[in-house]
Amino acid sequence: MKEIAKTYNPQENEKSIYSLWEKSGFFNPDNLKAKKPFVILMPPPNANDPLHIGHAVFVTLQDLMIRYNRMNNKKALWLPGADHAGFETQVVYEKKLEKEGRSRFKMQREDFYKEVFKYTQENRKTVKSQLKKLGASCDWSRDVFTLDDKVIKTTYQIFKKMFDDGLVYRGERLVNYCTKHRTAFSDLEIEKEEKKDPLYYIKYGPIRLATVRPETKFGDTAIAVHPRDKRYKKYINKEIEIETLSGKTKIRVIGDKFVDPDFGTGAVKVTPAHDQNDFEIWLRHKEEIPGPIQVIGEDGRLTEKAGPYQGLLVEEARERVVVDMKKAGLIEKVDENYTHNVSVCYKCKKTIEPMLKEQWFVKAAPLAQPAIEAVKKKKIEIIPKNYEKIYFHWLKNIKDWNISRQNWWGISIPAWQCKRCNRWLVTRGESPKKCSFCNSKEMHKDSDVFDTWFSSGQWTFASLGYPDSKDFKEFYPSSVMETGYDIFFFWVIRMVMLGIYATDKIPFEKVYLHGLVRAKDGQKMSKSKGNVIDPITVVDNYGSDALRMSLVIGNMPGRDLVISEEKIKGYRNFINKVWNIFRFIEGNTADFKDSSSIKLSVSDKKIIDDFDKIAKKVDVNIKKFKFSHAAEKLYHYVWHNFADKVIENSKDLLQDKKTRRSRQKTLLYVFTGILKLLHPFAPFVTEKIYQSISLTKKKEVLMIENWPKTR
RNA sequence: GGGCGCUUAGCUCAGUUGGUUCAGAGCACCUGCCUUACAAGCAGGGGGUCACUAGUUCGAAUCUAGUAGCGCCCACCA
Repeated sequence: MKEIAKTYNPQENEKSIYSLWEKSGFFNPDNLKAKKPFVILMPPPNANDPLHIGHAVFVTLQDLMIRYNRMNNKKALWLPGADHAGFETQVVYEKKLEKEGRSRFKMQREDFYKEVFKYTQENRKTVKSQLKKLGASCDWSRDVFTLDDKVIKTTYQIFKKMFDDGLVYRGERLVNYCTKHRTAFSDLEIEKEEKKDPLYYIKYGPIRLATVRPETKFGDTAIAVHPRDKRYKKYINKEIEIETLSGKTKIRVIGDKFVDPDFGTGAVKVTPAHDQNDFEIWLRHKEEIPGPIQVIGEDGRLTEKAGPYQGLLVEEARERVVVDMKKAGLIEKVDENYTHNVSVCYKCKKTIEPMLKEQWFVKAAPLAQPAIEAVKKKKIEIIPKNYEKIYFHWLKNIKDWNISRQNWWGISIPAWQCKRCNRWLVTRGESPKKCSFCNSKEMHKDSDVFDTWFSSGQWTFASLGYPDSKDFKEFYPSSVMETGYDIFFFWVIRMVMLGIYATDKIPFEKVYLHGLVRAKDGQKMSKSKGNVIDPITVVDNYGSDALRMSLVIGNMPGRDLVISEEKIKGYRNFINKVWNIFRFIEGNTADFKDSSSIKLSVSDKKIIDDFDKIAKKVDVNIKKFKFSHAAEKLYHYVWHNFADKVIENSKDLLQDKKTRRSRQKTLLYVFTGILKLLHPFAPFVTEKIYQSISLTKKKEVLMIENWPKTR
């Protein structure tokens, strides 16, 4: 008999096992005998950074579902991908440029694009090798990048369809604009931050009003009060004379129910170009008051409309304006303790400037309705269930979605504006020869790119080669969409909306949401806190199986997961335990030849019965998406029942001729069953044992063995 | 301002339809063991008013209402 190492060494084995799997060809569903598909589309990791522990969570959960279904005779496809991650990657790359003393603004757009493209391709390689280290049994022959031709083609096709259907429109709106990143955002990409800012009570002629943004006064087009406010009733719909820093002027007072008479003085200045509410007030009073006056530019500095303050940054301008107004006696009092919520850029935390811009918008409500129906009619099940409420709430209150981004890295928007008649043409990517309205040949291409989530929202079908490919026909819709709850709105809901719109089919049957991985103390992991656990380091130190076990046990859907080195060590020990069970069994069954003549003893029948019960429990729990339970049950059974009890009392029974053969048969039956049950959770060690163990009947790899029959 | 979730052993968490496998698991801890599968181990052990209050019930960790603390998401009040 070959010498078997006393402790299992993952470092020595994992790489060769992975290549054994790859060579077997069974990652590719076309090589499986099964007919019924089981499909998971991997949430494509960003191709701008190595994987973090959160990625290891999805690998663990998705791989376990894939392996389980593959062993249950399903045509299992796990489609891997990588995300160009538009704005995210651009930010990462610009930081890199900054370190090198370079800047995007000193580059040609094409050159920048090429560099970033190269950068993402290099990162893809890293990510791919990391996914392999984690044991991901995905079909690399189908690897998709979110900038692959087929994805872009689909995106254009759907954008055009939406445009033709009136679900995409060009509109001038106040958008969330970050003056650092020089781009607009959707409502989801901004965060709220509580800030303490002075609230200034300023004099506008006979009226006092409160504002935190006196610097926008140059954009004021009216004063608004509540229509029934007795204090101001006499001024409504009249112009009042006010004194400003540049002399006397007149401004109109309007009544609008938006104004809360109990806040401040009950009067607000209306600055439609720089405040969402004010913009909406203007829309309601278009006939009576002037339109938006832009006093803040895209560079975050005041425009010529601000007269002497032109060129100042917003914060500087505010200070100066306040000083000057105080001098002129226009500020009556200041409330220094005023706190309010301010929108900030989710990336740089700079205050978001509402900015008037013409952008492409998706009309969301018509897309939301079928998405709501899909869950209501239980065509999609969301796990955990309470996310269904959140889902409905979000979709019922959905607002139109700005999909234009002023970035360079991304899918450019296939839209052209006629220079003569100003109308917009949308194509499937090709440049139009002439304006279809006025025949002019002078066209101007939109320089913006899509919000990455617009194309990502089409991932369910775009990644499979919509609409004609064999894969799309065979593998759409997918079975389970497994991803983190943090991108539930960004991604999952949009996939439902766009999936139904494009294909008339619901893009997936189940949604499984996992939580964030947190450090031992419950803290969010972050580089600055120095408490990150790098999954690859863990694999190098303890093995992939140990990492996977610790990411599945205690991991409840929708709930954050706490992980620590001690926990990982604990499961490393378990993996070693399994290895040593193998050593024991191999050492005691080498002479065994199976035969139907072996009669099982009563106690052996009981052991097999116990095992079958556990197999059933594990199976049921996996089917119910209770992966943690399944793994825990198995862990407990393997260690504290099979190892501690069965193997212990086998030591005597194997000595006795009368009981030896029955026990040998039992041990082998149960242990091969354990290997199968454990394989989706700890694929490496189980495969290694399967390859090493002396069994008469074996398949090529454990990965395609039949799952134990459950009764 | 709305919505959601959590509170069970030192730590991380399970506890499906309320009932003697419901008071549990893993880790940590204590005691004794190098018994040739494994010291990354074995045998045994301590430890919890199930946040609080009231209610429903023959019976509540589990259902209802409320209180407190923590966390998350959404939101246009200057």
